[in-house]
Formats: sequence, structure tokens, C-alpha cells
Amino acid sequence: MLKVGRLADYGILILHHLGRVRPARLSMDTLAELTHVPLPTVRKLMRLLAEADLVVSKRGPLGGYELARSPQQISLADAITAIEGRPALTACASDRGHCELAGHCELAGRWPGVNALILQVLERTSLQDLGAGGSLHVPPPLLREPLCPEPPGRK
Amino acid sequence: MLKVGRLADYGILILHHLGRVRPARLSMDTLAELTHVPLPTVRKLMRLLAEADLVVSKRGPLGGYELARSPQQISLADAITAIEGRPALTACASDRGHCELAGHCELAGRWPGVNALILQVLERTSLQDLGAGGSLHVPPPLLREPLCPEPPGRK
DNA sequence: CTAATCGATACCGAGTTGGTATTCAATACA
DNA sequence: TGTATTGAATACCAACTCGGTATCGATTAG
Ligand code: SF4
Ligand code: SF4
Repeated sequence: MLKVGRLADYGILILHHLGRVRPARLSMDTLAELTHVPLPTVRKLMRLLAEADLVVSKRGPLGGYELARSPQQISLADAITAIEGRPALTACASDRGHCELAGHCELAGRWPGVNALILQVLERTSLQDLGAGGSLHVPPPLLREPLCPEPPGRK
Repeated sequence: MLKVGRLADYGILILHHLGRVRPARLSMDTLAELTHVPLPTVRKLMRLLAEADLVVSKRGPLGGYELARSPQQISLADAITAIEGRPALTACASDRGHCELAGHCELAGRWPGVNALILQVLERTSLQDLGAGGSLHVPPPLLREPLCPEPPGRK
């Protein structure tokens, strides 16, 4: 658990490849071959990525997909959210999906905090950061100041 | 996805309660009633938590569970790892569980980095931090220096 | 007009997860 | 010594989610 699901994993891999050839275009067929991801799965993925405006599609011969923005401007959070929805560690940290224990649970108001924390990590790590050969450092300003997305929280 | 599974969620909730009454002991029965988690589920959880030495058990009348260390010394990573294994965003970031694409995948050596990142967040957030009413700030030294758990990685 | 390519929908099998039941072992206390 | 209380261990199961497949329709370069 606390994994990201193969779809998202594959999706990010695809985005990575699209980034490497930018601004060229790649067809689903090529992508499947390039990434060794089964073609039908690529289909499903590209639809999601296109809906989230991370890639732009072109139909017909010479068509294919192109990265919508620069690899630096696409975060892992963007990709993951596009494919499997906004990350939410617990039910009470999610928009949809209610927890029946929420009423009695003393932690119900506390989880969104940590959730936001890991969200930030994902948001501040770009495709570029992931793909580059160098050491992957996250911008310093991360988490310096106390971070409390929830007001006093005592409902 | 990118959620933590109810078991782990419940487990942490239980640990939280154990922390609040420390150094007192609580029986499974009491815990179930206190947290509204179904008793059989509590059973399964306590075994895992005990195996990981996060709690110590005492049998017989007046028996029950007691937190092994102080709430400050138990991290979310500890709890999650005890219940659902070490968090691993992708297959290639996990000890066990191989990815058949690992051979061709350009990102295979890069994921452990981000994985370590979120791991750190979880490690540096203690039960105390989660339960306390204040704003939850993570210790500053997080992520300051470049972090690259993988050597050049070019196999 | 035709071939290449994306778009949408519907479906499915397998694995995982969360939850349950039952039986045995240890210990405080009378 | 005996008994009630509590944890330990095992086996089991139903439901859901996930990853993957198949099929057909829409668009566009040449
Ligand atoms: S309310 Fe409590 S139990 Fe329900 S999801 Fe949030 S933390 Fe977990
Ligand atoms: S190897 Fe590539 S595809 Fe396999 S898990 Fe790691 S990143 Fe995902």
C-alpha cells in the first residue's frame, strides 16, 4: 500500500518519453512500443492525460500526442491526479468518499495536514526532476514554515 | 489511490488512543468500543502492531496493550510499515515485487528518490504531531541537501 | 477517398482488502 | 487449584478495485 498504481506509473513513464522528444509528436502505437506498455492500456491512459490537458492530441496520419507544457511545468501531482484522482491518504482527507467513523474519530481533522505535506512533495517534483540524471533535490522552501491547512479544526 | 488503506488508518487511530492514556493499558474490547472499529479487525491490527514492537501486550485479567515508546518516538512511517509494509510508490522502489518493464524503463532508477522523499515526511511526523492540536510543522532539516539514494544508476 | 490515427464505450478476470469465525494459550485472583 | 478474563493464532470469505481487453466510431493528411 501507499503505492501509486501501475496506471499512474505507466502514465508518468509515457509523459517522460513525450518530454524527451518534445516538441515532437508520438503516436500511441509508438508509445506502446517505446515503453512496453500494452497498447490498449496506453489508450486508456492517453484519454485521461488529454482530459487533464497535460498532452494535446492530433488526429489523422502524422497525428499523435505532444506534451502540453514543458517538463518543468508538469508535476508528479499533476500526472497522478489526472490518472487516479487527487491523492488522499485517508477518506477524511479526500473530497469525496466519506468515513462513517468521522464523527467519533479524533484524527478526522488532522489528516488533511499530512496529506497536504506529501501533496507538496509531489507538486514540487517535476517530470524534469524525475527524468534528469542528477540528484533530485526538492526546492528548499518546502516545509519551512509551519503548515496548517486546517483552522483550529475543533468543529 | 495513493491512500493508506483503512487498516493502517485504523491502526494509527488505535495507537493515538493508546498514546493518550499512556502509560495505562487498554484491552482490545475497550479499544474497539473507543474507536468504533469492529473488534475482529482490532484483533488483526494488534497482532501486527505487536509484531512490530510498537505496542506491548499483557494477557490475563487487567491485561491489554500499552504503547511501547512515547508518542513522539513513533512515526507514521513506523505504523504504516507495521501494518501494510514499507511504503513503496512504485514496484521498482520496493524491496520485493519486481516490475517486468524494469529492464527497459528509464525511470526505474529514479523512483526510489521520490519514494525516499515521502518516506521522510512520514518518518518525521510522529503520533504526537498528528494528535496534537497545534499546527503540524515538520522539522526544518527536511530536504535541505540534495537527496540521491541511487548512485549513477546506469546499470 | 483512403489509410492512419485518436476517441469512446462497454466489458471482464484476478488479485487485494477489509472483515469474520473459531479455537487455543496465558494470567490474575479468589 | 480453579475459573474468568484477556490476548494469540489460524483459517476463511465476500466485495471491491484495478489493470487489461475488445470493439466500433470520428477525424484528418495526402
Ligand atoms: S475519520 Fe478517522 S477513521 Fe475515518 S478516515 Fe479520517 S482518520 Fe481514518
Ligand atoms: S520500472 Fe518503470 S514501470 Fe516498472 S515500476 Fe519502476 S518506473 Fe514503473
